[in-house]
Amino acid sequence: MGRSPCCDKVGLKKGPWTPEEDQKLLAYIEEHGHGSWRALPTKAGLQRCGKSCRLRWTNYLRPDIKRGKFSLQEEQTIIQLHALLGNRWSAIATHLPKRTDNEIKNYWNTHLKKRLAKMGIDPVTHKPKNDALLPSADGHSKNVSNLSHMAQWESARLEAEARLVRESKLRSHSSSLLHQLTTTNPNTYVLVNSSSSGSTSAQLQIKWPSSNPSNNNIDLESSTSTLNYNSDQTNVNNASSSAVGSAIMKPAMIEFVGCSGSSETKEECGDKEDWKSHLSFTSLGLVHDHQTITMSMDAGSAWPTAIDHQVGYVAADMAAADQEGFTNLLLNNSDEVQSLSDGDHGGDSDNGGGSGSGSGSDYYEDNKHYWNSILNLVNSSPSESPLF
DNA sequence: AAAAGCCACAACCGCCTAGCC
DNA sequence: CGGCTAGGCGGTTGTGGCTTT
Repeated sequence: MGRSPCCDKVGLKKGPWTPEEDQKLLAYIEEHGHGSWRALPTKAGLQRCGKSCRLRWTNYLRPDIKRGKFSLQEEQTIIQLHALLGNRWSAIATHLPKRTDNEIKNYWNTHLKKRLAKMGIDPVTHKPKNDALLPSADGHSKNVSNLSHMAQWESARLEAEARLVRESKLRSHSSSLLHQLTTTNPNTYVLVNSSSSGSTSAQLQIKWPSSNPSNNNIDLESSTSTLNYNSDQTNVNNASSSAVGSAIMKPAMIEFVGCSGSSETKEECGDKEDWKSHLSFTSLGLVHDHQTITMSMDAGSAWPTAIDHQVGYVAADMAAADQEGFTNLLLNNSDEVQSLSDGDHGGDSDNGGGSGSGSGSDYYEDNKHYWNSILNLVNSSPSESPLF
């Protein structure tokens, strides 16, 4: 693909913009709109390339840009979305009105990344750097690993969703059918999160409408309600019924989109890596609330064929109500986080993990709330978002 | 007071993709 | 179908201001 000649042209100015140049650009765009950026500099009397003009406009001159210090809420949003999306600044920026991707990127690189690193949190994985020191014999480390992998899976899910948006334009019939299904049938549930790669387990999340009043506070990520797949549990029915206990059971419709058909098997979608990325989901905007259902699935197990054919039993995970979990620790109380990393978990109840359990449990609870808050953030994201 | 180091942010660079011809 | 361009995006750099020595 050809690359823009852009500012390589002789005679074009580079470097910081002067107030006069800003004024010319502003005046021109206010009067004519930007139109073709390539043609704009000449018309506006600027010795700049179109790309430079576009960047100056989008990152600085645009009237709907909010400048100045980031609020605590904005910081929290950035951290949560970065945990989920990585360095996809434009996607993050869609959730921060009036902030540009460039501004967010700079703020991350100069403030937030360093702050997390200073606290012993890996700014890439959003995990405490000394994870390996945490207890493993009780299985908590495995759960923590699962949770952290959710970010990778969520990323894959988002890519799949973006693909779905494109595909949906070509598949208006099926999309409208699904829309009708999810907006008219309160017992229809939509798969929203897929499972992890390269790990010993994986998680599936399913959303359902909030109209069921009896679903509150059921935590399927707890040790008693996590839904596990293994070679003995090859379908959703078996997995859920063996694990849910007192959780309320509801029939669910799960649709896989993205392999060429909804009933394809794992093999038809390729290997594990492939089928992970091929999982695609209905728009979150169709779901009435951000209640989630979580199941975990052993990545080494047989493909859960029952999922392909939609009906299984699932249960709700409503545990993410506490929005002031791990992230707020990161934002507000570095001492507590340091204590957490050191294995000294004497933080107060505000961290969402103040159940009085042991240190490993506290850590697990904090981490779980951290990721839950991220997922809730995503689930509550505007449906018009290009990603969600 | 001056030099060195650090920090924050604007701007640029280079790659990618969609769309047009 | 392939070439070309515009626009978008993320990574990186340049520079001015501030702080420290």
